[in-house]
Amino acid sequence: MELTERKKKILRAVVESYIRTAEPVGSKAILELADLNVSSATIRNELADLTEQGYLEQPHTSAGRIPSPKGYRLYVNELMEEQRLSLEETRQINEALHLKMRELDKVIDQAGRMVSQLTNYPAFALAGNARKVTIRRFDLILVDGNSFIVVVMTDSSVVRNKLIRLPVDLSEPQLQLLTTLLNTSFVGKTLDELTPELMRVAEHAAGSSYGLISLVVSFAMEVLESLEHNAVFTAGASHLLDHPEYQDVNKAQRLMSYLSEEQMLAQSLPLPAMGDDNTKILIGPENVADELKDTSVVLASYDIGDGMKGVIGVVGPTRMDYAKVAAKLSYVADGLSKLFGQTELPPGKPEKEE
Amino acid sequence: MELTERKKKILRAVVESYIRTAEPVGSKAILELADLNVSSATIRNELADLTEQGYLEQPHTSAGRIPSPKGYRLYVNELMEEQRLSLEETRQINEALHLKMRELDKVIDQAGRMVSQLTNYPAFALAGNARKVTIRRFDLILVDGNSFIVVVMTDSSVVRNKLIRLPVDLSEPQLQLLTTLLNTSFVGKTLDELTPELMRVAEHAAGSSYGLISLVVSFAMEVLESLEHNAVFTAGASHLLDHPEYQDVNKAQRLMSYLSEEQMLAQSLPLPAMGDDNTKILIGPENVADELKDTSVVLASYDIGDGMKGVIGVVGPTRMDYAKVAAKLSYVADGLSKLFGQTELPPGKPEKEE
DNA sequence: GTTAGCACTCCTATTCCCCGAGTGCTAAAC
DNA sequence: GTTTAGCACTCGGGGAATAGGAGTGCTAAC
Repeated sequence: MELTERKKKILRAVVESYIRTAEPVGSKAILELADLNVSSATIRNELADLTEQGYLEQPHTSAGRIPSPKGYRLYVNELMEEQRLSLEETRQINEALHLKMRELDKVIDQAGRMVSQLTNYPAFALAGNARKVTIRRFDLILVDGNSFIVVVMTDSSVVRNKLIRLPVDLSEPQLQLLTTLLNTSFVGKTLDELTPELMRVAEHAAGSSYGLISLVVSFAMEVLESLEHNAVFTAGASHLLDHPEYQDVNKAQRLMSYLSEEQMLAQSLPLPAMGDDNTKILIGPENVADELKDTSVVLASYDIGDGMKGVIGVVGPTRMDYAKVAAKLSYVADGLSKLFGQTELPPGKPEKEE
Repeated sequence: MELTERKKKILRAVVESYIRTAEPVGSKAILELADLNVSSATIRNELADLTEQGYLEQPHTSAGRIPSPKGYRLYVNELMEEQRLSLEETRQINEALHLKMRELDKVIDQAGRMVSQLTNYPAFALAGNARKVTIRRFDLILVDGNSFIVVVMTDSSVVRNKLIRLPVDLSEPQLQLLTTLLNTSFVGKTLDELTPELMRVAEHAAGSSYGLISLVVSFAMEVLESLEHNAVFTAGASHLLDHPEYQDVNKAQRLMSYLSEEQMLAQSLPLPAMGDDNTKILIGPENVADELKDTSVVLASYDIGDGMKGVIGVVGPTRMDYAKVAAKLSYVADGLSKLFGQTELPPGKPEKEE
């Protein structure tokens, strides 16, 4: 059953006032906020209706109304106006996205911090693989007599390296051989397939070279593992305490320690469901995790490329400025997608000068 | 002026009781804790003396005593007993140190988290370079027509890589040439020396290859920069709220947001002064940073090797269980030093089986 | 120097009470 | 039928008042 125009206007006034002040909103306050040409008594009747229908709640009999999750939901779906960012804000975000270090983890971490600072809520950022990743190639670089560098590249174009030092000497031809062997046997394999393949190889391989192989392969496994294990970062947890709903230390404590269990957090987010739109708002009980039941989460997804997706989000009380937060997140997420999409600058012109 | 044995015993009883209970300690309580064969009246006299001398404080006239920073200092220096870790605790730490991923950053981050969990205080961990780092070598690996991997190794044995994609095609010989050029011109240079050298090279180099060179060199610069810029991690900020001294949300807020500014934090720590012993305790006003003036910090340093040192530490109220915390930190720091010191397992024996 | 005794201080917790915001209802007005 | 004015009522918040109790510091005796 659709709400009347007037009821919507009232609901909207309640939500927006409550978002600003964190105080229950009374009929008189609405009188001033929404320009309906009716008296407070009429508004009281309407409020009673809205409460009846579950859009509003009353902390106690003689207080004003506050929005229920259902009320917020309606607000978010229909009443909320798209928020435009100020020039200053976009400038700030763009500048921050212009990071020096382009390492995936660092960028994502930074983006989370930025969002937290921008919104005054705790934020988190994560990147994950939509599919099983395999090894694309191995390279070994001899450094000196007893150390070499392993470079492993996955089919998702992630490159990782490790310096390996050994108590024995190595020669270039040895490494060449090893490289060939690794590239013929282990390329294209997923994490699960590496161990069995290592077994198989062990049978033919000479004793000493097996040791080397297993060192390298176990590094490759670490890499794949770390990729399956999504990277999660949280930032700005202390912002929780900015908001009056977390003046209660215990409440704050519970949520904060939940946030710090980053792996938990990541799992409770409905990442696959991001689908259609690139931002998603979860209000209070809509969250899966118990710890978030009276908390809202705003998410925006971005593309990393090569089958990887990421999500960046913000956690806060249900009384959250959804419009502003969603706008900021979405802008940042877009920025990230672009950042990851671009190739290196073309080999530039030499700057002649004298 | 030395304190009498009895005064020390009393001071110790006050500190230890206050550490446990967070409640001011009265003369009667001391009667039961320290086995001095005197009455509470005598203890009261002694307490008055100790207060006079600045070792104890009185929140208000009719309350018990609490230790002053000076009191804690004496306790830490002379009265505190070395704490031995339980077997269970060492087991737990050892297990946690046995991490899969040996990447420097990850290990340090994990160590911080572990310490925080172990002590119930917020923890931080950082790693830094004692000296200027230079580039040791470059390697370029061709991946396909228009992308290659740069591998940069520093003289501190840090290896970093990056995948570079170009909108133009590349050939193996081209890369070979480039590698030689990079290795002759840029090896052994510090961060500051790279830009001038790049200028110099620009003059001889052909136009298109200059673009490539500058891409690679600017990555090298990123690497050196990230190494000068010490890595800092904090963990477990929410543990602050466990302790009654941070029931006041504002106080907690202030400290937490300070902790989250990791770079600030790192700078305010007197890292060079770690010198002699490998653990250091800073009590309240002994801290340089204003934000830490009524907070204590316990630090332990560890060796990363190749001129790098690290510090791991814990932040908490002055009422901190210094003995326990110091013992744990020191154990973890030792563990880290060992971890970084070791070379790879020797090329193992093949496991024959069928 | 030590101890018992005791008056005194001052914090903490509890209770009580008042105030005011805001409601819901009724009856009149539109 | 809807809107409005009027009014009694409810209930939480906050401040003042009060009681309780822990702990001190002093004095005088041992």
